[in-house]
Amino acid sequence: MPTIKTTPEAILRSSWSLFHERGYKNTSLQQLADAAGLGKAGLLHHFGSKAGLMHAVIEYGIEWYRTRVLSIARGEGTIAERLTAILERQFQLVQLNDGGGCFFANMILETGDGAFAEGLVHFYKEWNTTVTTLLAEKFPAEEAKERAYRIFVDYEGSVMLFKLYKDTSHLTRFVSRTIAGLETPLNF
Amino acid sequence: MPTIKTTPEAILRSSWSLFHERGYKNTSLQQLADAAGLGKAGLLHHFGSKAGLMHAVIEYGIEWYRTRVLSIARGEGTIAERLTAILERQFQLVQLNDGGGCFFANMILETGDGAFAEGLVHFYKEWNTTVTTLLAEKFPAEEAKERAYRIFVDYEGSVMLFKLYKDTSHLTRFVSRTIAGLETPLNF
Amino acid sequence: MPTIKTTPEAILRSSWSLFHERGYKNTSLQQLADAAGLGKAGLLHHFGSKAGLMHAVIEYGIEWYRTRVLSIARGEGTIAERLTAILERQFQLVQLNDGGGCFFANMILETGDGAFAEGLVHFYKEWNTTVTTLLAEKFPAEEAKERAYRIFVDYEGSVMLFKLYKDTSHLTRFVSRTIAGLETPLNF
Amino acid sequence: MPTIKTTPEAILRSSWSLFHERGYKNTSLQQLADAAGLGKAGLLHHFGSKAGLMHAVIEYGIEWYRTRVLSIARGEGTIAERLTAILERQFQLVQLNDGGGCFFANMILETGDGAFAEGLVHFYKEWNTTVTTLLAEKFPAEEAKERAYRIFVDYEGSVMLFKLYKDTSHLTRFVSRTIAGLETPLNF
DNA sequence: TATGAATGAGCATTCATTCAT
DNA sequence: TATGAATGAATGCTCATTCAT
Repeated sequence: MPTIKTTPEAILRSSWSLFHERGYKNTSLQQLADAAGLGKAGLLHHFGSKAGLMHAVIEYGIEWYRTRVLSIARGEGTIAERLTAILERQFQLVQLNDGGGCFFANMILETGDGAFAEGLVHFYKEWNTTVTTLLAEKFPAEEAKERAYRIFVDYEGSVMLFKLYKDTSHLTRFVSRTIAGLETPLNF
Repeated sequence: MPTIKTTPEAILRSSWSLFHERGYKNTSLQQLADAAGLGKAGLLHHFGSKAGLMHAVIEYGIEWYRTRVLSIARGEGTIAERLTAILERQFQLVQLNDGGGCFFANMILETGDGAFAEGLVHFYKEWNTTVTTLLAEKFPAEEAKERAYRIFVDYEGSVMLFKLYKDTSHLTRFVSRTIAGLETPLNF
Repeated sequence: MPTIKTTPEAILRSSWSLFHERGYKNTSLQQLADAAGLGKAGLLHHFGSKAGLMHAVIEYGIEWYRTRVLSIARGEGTIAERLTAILERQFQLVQLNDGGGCFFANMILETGDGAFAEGLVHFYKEWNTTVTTLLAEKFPAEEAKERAYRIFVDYEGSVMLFKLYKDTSHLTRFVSRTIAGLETPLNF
Repeated sequence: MPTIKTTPEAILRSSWSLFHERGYKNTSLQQLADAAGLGKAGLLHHFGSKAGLMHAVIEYGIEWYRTRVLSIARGEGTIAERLTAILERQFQLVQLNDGGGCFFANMILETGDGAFAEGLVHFYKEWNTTVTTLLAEKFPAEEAKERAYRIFVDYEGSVMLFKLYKDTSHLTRFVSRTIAGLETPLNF
């Protein structure tokens, strides 16, 4: 077994951070390599190409969300408590990296050519399924699905304004109206 | 009177289109110049730098919105009619340039360093003021402001999903629930 | 009219020399640019790519042969005199650039993928046509064609041995037997 | 006794093939290693360096020629029969590897710096000695030597044209005139 | 107003090679 | 004997920008 100086996970973590903060195109392999603590060639040895690294980072990010954020949905507490916990956990990510906003939303809007579309869709589907399941404890299936959809849309729009103004009130207002909305009938 | 080959406005129009479709960083001066029908040096002669061109494009975009989209608010018809007209006019832009989404949202999320934040804030403020004024015909001032805010957030989130899936149903569903929402009490 | 520091012809001349001496793959843009007296980006500004430069160099080499070597065929003197003059003029090129051999033969054998095959075929055809025409002054058309073909084959084989041994006797022996061969019947 | 996955000879065979097809500079250690079925480091473990591998390949190629091609000279049949057999055996090699031509000629013309000159000279000397000996059965020593020399030169020139045009008629015409030439007096 | 030449920094990627295991 | 990790230099090429004309 050869010497491993830098674990792949550490590379993914630092790369995620950089992509989040600076965007895909605007982050160079040099910066990625410096942050990971090895040379450019070493990075490519592990991931083949910058795009390959990005794919791995997206998968890593999805896994991170799954185990650290979305898992809350299957925990204890009322629906409102669990939903609040999920959203606030997400806000920690959103505020990281110089207020970088939502990593996945950034990537969706930047990489319009669709090179990473599959991975990004995967993220959305997992998020949506989890929250829909959570809301289905209280609402009929169809309504739960629509509510989860609207929360997601509201969330991404709010994060965009947070990123523009660097003002967290856009995030807290979002949580307030989301939780309050649970007690309001939905017209659809 | 010498021949005018390329008017500044034509340059701004083609540049807007390119920035919209490909993003700021991912669009090169070469591409911008080709699209505008003059040399790179000619472009820079007019706008000083790529960033200078971008600033001008943002101003041009705001002006475009003002005269072509937001002006509808001060036209004739019911509130619902005028709001629908505004949103559908925006969708034309959103679907342009290979389904490029919202130019302003793209720029907000891509150019995280804030170099163009001022112009982008300017766009949001103008949009928000106009729609707030429109809704104030029917709702109290504070409620009108909150409703305009929520529509904007919902709009940007929906556009993001449209861009991810290249599916216009995300846009039509947004209009439906926005118009329907005008008849529903707002809890805030 | 902008300032021209380096004429395209000067670039082609220095590049030809380098490709001749070191081969296509083994010559870097850096070396080419240094030899031409401008930066890598300046080189590419003129020729688009390394392959584009190579194409231009091949055309330049063909033109050089046409005006400086093959033109002798339409000059004065006996057939033997003109043929000798042509071959000896070629030897000057062959011995240039550290005994680099025949530029065209080198490129044919190195760039086997056929990227430059068209230009190289062009060279051979022009050479062949010229020498065939020269020999047709003395021999029937078909025989002239066959003799030109054999001279070319013999020439390239001889140059290869010259390059291997760095010994010009391979070239002088080739001229001797070629000229002597003009007085010998051809069996074919 | 441990399992032998890759014999050195198998490595040399696959490497020969690659160098033949793609040239020395244009073949990477990665490709060599992939073709040989082991890692880059494994290859270097056996041969020290890429150049070391090349030296071994040249020796292997010479040995191959000796036992598989030139040995025919000491077999049975008329001189013309044996010479034809040798040349046609060579053509099989020439047409291998995507019509790669003569491996040794390619290397002579590509590696102009002379790093492998010794090995390549070795090949030529062995070929020349063998064919000279064969022809000495019919011609005086000096004439046999000259005839062998001319056949070699003619051969390499013909292979070059074959490689340029991917047309085997250049090879068959060469054999025809070589065999016919055995019955024609030589002027030298 | 607009050009084409030129630049220097930076890009992602490939290279042969080293080394601990 | 053979591996995978890692490296540093070099590759062809693109970038925004400058400048004389």
